[in-house]
Amino acid sequence: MNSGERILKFLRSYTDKHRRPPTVREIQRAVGFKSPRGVSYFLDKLEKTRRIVRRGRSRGIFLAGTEGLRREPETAACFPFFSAIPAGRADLAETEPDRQLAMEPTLFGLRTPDRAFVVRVRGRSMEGAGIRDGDLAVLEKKEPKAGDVVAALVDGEVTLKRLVTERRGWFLKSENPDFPDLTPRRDLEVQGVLVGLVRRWKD
Amino acid sequence: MNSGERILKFLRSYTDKHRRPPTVREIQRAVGFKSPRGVSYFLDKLEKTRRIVRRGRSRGIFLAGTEGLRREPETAACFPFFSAIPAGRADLAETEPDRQLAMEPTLFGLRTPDRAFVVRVRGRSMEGAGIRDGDLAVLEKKEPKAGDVVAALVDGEVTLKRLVTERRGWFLKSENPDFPDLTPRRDLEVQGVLVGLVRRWKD
DNA sequence: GAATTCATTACACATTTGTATAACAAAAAA
DNA sequence: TTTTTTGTTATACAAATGTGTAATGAATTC
Repeated sequence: MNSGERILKFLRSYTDKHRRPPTVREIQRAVGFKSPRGVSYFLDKLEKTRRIVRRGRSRGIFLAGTEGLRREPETAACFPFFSAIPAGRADLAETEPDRQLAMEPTLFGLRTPDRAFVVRVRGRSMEGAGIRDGDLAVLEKKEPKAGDVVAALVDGEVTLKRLVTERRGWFLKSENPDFPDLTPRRDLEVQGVLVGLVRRWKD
Repeated sequence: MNSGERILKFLRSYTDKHRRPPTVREIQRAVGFKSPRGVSYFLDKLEKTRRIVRRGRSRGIFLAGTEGLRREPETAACFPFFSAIPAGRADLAETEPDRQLAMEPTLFGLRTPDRAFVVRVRGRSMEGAGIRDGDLAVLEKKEPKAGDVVAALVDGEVTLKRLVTERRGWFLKSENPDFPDLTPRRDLEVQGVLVGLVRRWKD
């Protein structure tokens, strides 16, 4: 293995382990050069061949493109995923999720996934809002506002609808003319407010 | 928000974005100190209260404990994210991504994110297919089939369109009557095939 | 009100860090 | 063989970097 390859390999392992790039002299020691210039020499070549990217002064050596920083960031977190919202169970926190999904909370404007959960959308009643059958809906447990899309438990059934305010109170609006709106007879229990959507594409 | 909190917040966002900790002076500029000493002053406090860990000399400031080293589920992986596909650059692997996004490849039917990348959708030309302005499109570099939604480089411009076959060859179809279809004059370079969509919900 | 702590700044300085120059041997090309 | 390229080292140095000292005003405590 030549020096360039060894440098790349060390770059990979060091960055992975320490969560920041090494310095030229750390590379020097690891690869066995007696002068930092040897490292710079190869870094120049690796940069020309686009194997690495350099920015900033200190610790600015990154693996290029998709190979680079393919490391796990600290930002990912687990979201509980329910294939179906269990009807009649008001508190999802007490329900065992079917699995966990790892995603960055920031993707949906969340700092933590603490109050969030994911369910699969069933049916086409929200197609007008860009929500399709089979989508994964990311919901946050919080106080809903008028206009929010919410997962609600209405008279024993769970649905994803837009929460609309009216003279007489709330009702749940479909965003598809083929589906009726819902006016809760008695209770309206909001399970969560829609904050994101994940869709696997398959035509 | 006090200075200590602001420093932690910047630490979080900078490390997240640049994949390495910032320097004291970078923190200084971001938080608005006029001297680097102000930062050091708070770093000392944050270290004493175990909010951060310091090691090495340059760029050695890490968020401490569970926050910094929050473990990933084994299933998460990093996708390179490009805020815009650089036109004229056929190989995205050679381009430095703007940041990395952590998600499970399996969400999109992928085993690894090796050939995948993420870009933000611009414009409404694919609204008919349920793809909205601002969505994150997950694309995989692979041979496109007829009917696939692809990110393509047509005559120097990058667009997301449906690839359709015709007697005379390929063309790119918009899924919005307000937008024209594209018939590539010369070259048609497919950057990737749509495999998923991530949307942050904000009405 | 006085004393003390806290938050901040200006300045300084030893190290660290990246890279340049020059030199040299080995390998490859001519 | 001579020339050129490649890989490496010793030395040097400017810029970056972390932190120390002293000073200052504001807030807090006594």
